[in-house]
Amino acid sequence: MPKSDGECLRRRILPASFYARPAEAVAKSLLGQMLVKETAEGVCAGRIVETEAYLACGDAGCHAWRGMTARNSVMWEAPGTAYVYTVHTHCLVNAVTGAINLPEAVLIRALEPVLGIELMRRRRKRERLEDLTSGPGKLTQALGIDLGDNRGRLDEGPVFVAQGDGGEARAIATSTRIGLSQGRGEDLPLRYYYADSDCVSVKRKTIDGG
DNA sequence: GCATAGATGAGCT
DNA sequence: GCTCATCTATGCG
Repeated sequence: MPKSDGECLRRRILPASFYARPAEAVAKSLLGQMLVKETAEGVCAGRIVETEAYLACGDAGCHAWRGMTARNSVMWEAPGTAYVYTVHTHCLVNAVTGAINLPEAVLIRALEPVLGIELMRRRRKRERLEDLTSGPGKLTQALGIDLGDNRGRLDEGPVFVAQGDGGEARAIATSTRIGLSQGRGEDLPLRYYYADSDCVSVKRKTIDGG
């Protein structure tokens, strides 16, 4: 891929105002946009095809539910801030949404690889496109996103979100969120994804759409 | 192809 | 110690 592709993406970075809306709205709007990471090894990017919203109010699955800790304090910062943390030895990347002092965020769960695919293959040690970024832990490994990206600005980089191709309108399906235990808001319909994508992490559990 | 168990380590109580 | 916003290999068909 010519390096001009990376520059093209940078010119289409979404502004901080994109994130200054309710988490559900941002979660749906992020579908089809491009998640990008620039490293010394090269630029990797993928089209976002799966997200989950975590709400400031009434959501026991949200990390902010039990109050501020050293790990989750970034959720109270400005919309457009990256919240990266580890679970089960994997890094997960979120976009802080809403407003300052309103702890809500959108988890980016899956991408369709677009740019830097060979680099992603090396990092993942997998060949098939569907195995590179079809899960929240997989996509951070493929793009090289780690704890060093926590508190970064998604409207500046090196991790950023750029406007997608916007081509065909794809149907958005909704489901309950993945991996939450009982009593943690596991019944809330806050997961959004493109049902026609081969790179979505989990295809069962669909509530509507299709 | 799908369901299940085990690995694995940081954060929190 | 226990809890995870997970991934992979495996066992079965």
